[in-house]
Amino acid sequence: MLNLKIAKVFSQMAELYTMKDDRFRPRAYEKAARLIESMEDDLEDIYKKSGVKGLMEIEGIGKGMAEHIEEYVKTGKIKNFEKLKKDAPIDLDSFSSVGGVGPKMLLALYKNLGVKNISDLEKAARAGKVRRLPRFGQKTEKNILRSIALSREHRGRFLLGFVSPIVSKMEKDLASAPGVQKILACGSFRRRRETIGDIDILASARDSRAIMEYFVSLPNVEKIIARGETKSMVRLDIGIDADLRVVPEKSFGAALQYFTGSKDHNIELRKIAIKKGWKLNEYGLFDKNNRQIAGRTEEEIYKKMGLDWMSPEMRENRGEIELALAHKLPKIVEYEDVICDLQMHTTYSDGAQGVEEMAEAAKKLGRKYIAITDHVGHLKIAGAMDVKTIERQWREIDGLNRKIRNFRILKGCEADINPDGTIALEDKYLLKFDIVLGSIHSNFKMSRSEMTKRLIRAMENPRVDIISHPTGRVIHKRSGYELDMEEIFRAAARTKTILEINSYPDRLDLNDLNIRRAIEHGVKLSLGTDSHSKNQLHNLDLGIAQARRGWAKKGDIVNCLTADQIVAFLENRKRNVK
DNA sequence: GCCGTTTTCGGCCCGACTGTTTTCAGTCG
Repeated sequence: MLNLKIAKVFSQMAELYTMKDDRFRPRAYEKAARLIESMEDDLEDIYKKSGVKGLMEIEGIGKGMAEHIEEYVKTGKIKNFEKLKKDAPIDLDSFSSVGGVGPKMLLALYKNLGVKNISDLEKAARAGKVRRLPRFGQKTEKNILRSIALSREHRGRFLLGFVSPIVSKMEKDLASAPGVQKILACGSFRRRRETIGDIDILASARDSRAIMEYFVSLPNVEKIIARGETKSMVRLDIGIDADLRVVPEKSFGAALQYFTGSKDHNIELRKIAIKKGWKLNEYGLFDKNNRQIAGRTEEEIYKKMGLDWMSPEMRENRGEIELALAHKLPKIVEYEDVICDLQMHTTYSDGAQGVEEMAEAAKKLGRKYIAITDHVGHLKIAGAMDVKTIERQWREIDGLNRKIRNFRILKGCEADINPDGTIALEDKYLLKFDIVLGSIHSNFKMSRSEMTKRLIRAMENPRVDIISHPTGRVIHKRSGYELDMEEIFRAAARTKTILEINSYPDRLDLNDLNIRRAIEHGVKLSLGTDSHSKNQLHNLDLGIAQARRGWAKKGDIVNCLTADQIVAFLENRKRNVK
């Protein structure tokens, strides 16, 4: 699948054109990059089937970019891109995770200090050279160093949402390899951690050599790092390492348990085994005579040791083992319990598709209802709706609700929370929405107490039903606003304000730990994909996974209510909050 | 470079914030 590579090239071309002070190409390239990134269809397939013409039918792709894609499919390169890079030979890839440093700054740093990559920049900043450049200063230098440190923390880890389709495809491909009996990706991927360090795939097969051969020659393998009979390791073209382990079928469950982890969870399990005089490893559970007493399935391993089986998402040694021993594990929410998506955008603000198209796409994914939540307030770049536009959208939604069967569209909005905690739309309009999300999109750098106060004031407004992406963190990019989360949870419980689990791949906000704390405070949670195109609606699963990692039960998640129930629930909470 | 119910040229959603300056460039959403 070339899409991701081409998206990356286009996105870098946007930056390179920005360096050249081009006013409009950056926008065109960036838009195309974002679109391609979230496209389901393979550009190469489209090109091979219907050529440049077919590519040009894609929104945002014209003649120029279609020809770039053709060139890339044929030669693996784009001449224009190579030419642009010559003028600014900067490792843009490495800087993509450093927030606050954009193309213009990079160009200045390159021209004046010869900075080409992160370590160059770090050296220059540490040496105090950055602050001496025109329009740079001490604070900028400090901010740069802080951004670099943040990006380092996450170095080598990939977003779950980014890796997920690649792993699924590998699982599918490997399942068709000769002699394969079972195949499953384990590790942090199976536990659905928000970021993944490397991909661990486990197989049982009649002939391990055949599947190994198949594995190392997959098309997305860039380099073979290690290659053996039961274990191989490769570097994939996207830069992540993937392991394949092959075990006999009678050990598959034990290996699955072992390679799923987490490490801390496994250590605790092994301690329990030792206490019983047994031994637990990736080949099975063994008694003192070294006889295998379990190993074929994961369930029998846990059962033999006196524990209930638990979902991989819970295996972080955060108390789950004690509960499993006491047979008191919570029944966490299932993927199919979640029947709606409570945040998405349309062409009414900054989305790519209209209301009807989003609704049809969501319905196709099995959602029973959705909330359309376009921006209202100050965020003009995001196309915030004015009152007239809001009314036009409501009329369209009313029409669609009559037209689309067995489905419902709720009228929602995502309203800006002003610095003082008031909402950027008058109450009389907020009242008419079925559902109102409040979000912080400006003044990120307030003090902890001010920011906490700001959010609490927003929650105290009974017209605000949900706080969207409550902490504002963006994975690999920036840490969230300064907030006293305990106070936020207490206020959410008191005001019956719902907190969102934003399911956008690099947000996942609240995260797993905050979800668990919120639930302990009795706070209700909502799930929204924050989709800006219909190809992002599937991200709901990422949010559900985090909910499961936070031990959320069906009753904690308002998305498990029916449309009628949620409308009643929201009405009721407004009445009960002063 | 894209797009078109202002259609093949001439538009292209911009405002706040930060840090640098003393009027504004760069970044972000």
